[in-house]
Amino acid sequence: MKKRITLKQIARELNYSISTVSKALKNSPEIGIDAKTKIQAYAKLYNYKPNNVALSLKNRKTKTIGVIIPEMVHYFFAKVIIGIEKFAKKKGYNVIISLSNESFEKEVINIETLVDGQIDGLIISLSKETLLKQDFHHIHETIDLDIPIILFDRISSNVYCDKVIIDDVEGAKKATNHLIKNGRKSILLITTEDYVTVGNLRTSGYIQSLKENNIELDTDLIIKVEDKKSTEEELHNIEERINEVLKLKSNIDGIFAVNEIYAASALKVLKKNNISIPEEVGVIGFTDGVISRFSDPSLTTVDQHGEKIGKQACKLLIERLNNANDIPYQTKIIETSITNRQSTK
Amino acid sequence: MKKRITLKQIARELNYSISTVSKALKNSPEIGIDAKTKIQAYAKLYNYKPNNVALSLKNRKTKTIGVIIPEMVHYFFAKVIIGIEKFAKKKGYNVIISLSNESFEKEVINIETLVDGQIDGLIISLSKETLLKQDFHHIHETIDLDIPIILFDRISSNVYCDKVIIDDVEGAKKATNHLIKNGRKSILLITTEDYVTVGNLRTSGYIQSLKENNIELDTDLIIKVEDKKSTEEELHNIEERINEVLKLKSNIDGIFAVNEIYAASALKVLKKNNISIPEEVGVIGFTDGVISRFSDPSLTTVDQHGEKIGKQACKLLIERLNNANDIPYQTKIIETSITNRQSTK
DNA sequence: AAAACTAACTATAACGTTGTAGTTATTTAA
DNA sequence: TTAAATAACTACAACGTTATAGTTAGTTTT
Repeated sequence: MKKRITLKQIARELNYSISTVSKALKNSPEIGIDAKTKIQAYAKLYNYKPNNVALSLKNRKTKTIGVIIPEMVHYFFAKVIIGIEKFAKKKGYNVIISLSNESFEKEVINIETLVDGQIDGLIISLSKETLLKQDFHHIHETIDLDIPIILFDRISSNVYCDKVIIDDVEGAKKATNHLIKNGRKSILLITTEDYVTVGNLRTSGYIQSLKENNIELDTDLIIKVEDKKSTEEELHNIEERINEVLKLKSNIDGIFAVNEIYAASALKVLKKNNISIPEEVGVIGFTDGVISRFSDPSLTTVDQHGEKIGKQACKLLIERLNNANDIPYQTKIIETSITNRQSTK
Repeated sequence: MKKRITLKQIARELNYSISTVSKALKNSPEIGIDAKTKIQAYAKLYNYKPNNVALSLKNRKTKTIGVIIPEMVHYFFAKVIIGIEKFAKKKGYNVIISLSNESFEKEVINIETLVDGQIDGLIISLSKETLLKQDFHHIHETIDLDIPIILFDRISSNVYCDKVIIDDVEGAKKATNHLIKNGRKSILLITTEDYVTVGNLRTSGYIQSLKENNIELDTDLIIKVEDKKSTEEELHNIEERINEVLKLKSNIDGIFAVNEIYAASALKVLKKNNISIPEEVGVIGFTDGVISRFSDPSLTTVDQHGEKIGKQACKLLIERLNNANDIPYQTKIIETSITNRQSTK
């Protein structure tokens, strides 16, 4: 229908040069009051808006931030995105979101596509596969192209860039301490295999807490799950393993799970075995998502404050975009907190 | 560091004109084999990639699709986005996501920002506020600018454009029929106020099913919830109301909730009253999300197939982008299906 | 009244591409 | 051998914008 009007069209219509029109709309003192009035009125009438693509080309910046996350159906990531989005919009930036689907290859392709002139900077949470492979060439290449990257949550110490994380060790310690303060002594840990950074760190938090509370570490009380996509089958598997350990170690009185899916699985197994929660066994999860809120009993969790993480990541990125110069890389740590619900007392 | 290389730089370096370089890289027959070889090798060496912003400006299309959804922390929308993303990427399009946060104003601003040269077309699920206001000028204005819009899920018959929806009436009927086939006769409906289109339609599906099964409609068995943001307080409220009706109507043997949050609330209330599920009361929800899967008992639901919806919406949009001409507007209906779990038998 | 200044504009180049319309030099046809 | 055809390039304009460097005509200054 009525395509966007351009400076050129206004110029032709009002018999001014394109430069005059451009300047008039920018309220430049070079332009006379008559011309300004006429041009501004005309522009308003026809709802003139500068073409952002042209501006991007001219200014060599797109005012757009790219975000790559491993998956979307995940409360934590959703929250982070909300945080990024809010802050970005406030600063006049747009946000493009891409999913890596936990695949290294998709992560590489996504970065390539986005870097192709679409974005000024990137915020990324690495895929599990990338972490497993320890291959970060795509990240480094992007940084070499002068496109700043901020990593959050799933990071690697082998990448040099700004990062935003929670203190996973501290969070896990808080959780374990919480159970211990509840009077629990035999605490089952459900965690991931060690290559998943966060799982790894949370495991050490658990171990540290035990040590500080003079509870001897029993490695039979640690279940390490091969952290694949959570298919129904995979879930069933996890439940099986929890069930086994529960049978083997009848004195278990607390469970700390490093994410809410594992925690929910634990609840299920406990209930199937008619073990009362939180009376006989207290359960605490990590990540304050919908599952935790709607499970029965509702789950006490370590809240990662995803929105804050997103905001902080976005802030770091925009700061870096505004200072082409070399601030040293920073790692911001967002505090966790315990959200108390029914699964502990 | 090493900024992106351009045609101009290659041209200068190899002593050809920019046109020659451009054509050589496009393998044009106009260019001699020598030049082609040299130029292509050089381009490969320096990892030349055309600048997308320049291409966007030249071609007047961005190869980017905008998506506006009311909220992110919502399994259904997340699934839809996955569907959109997959299909878009396959067709060489990028996806920008914006959140309206259920606010009319944010929806308007988001559209304005995106339309500002960022995107070729839009996929939108309208915010509750927009639906309540019945103000669609922003949608119409965008369509007038020749930017195609596809609406999904939260649509309005007052907007003329392509749409992708599920058959909410049919879905609700399936759900209600499912309970009736289970032998339930007194079925509580937990739905939204009528201005929320989907709630409204699901309510009529429920009513139709009763009629077709010769069960008399009892309006006391319909709870209409003022569908705000689901805060803890709001949730508590819903539970209260369910509790009241449950006390008042002791013969209730089935519950159909129009989303999974209401269904989860129903489960909670039932359990608090020591009513066994599914023996005494069968429960079925709408939207097959994480809550349904992890609730206890797990919830039978009407699966909306979000990913399919996303894919279809994206397909419609790209079709429209490729045919500037006037195909008549279409409304695609995606079939729902029942996912059977423990809350019904 | 010539030089200097100023107000109010306009032309041009540039951002990185591509398609169309030239421009050469060389080969082929008549 | 001269015109026509071809191969292999280059120049230019355009997409929409803006910053820099002009260009006018009119006004001051001396």
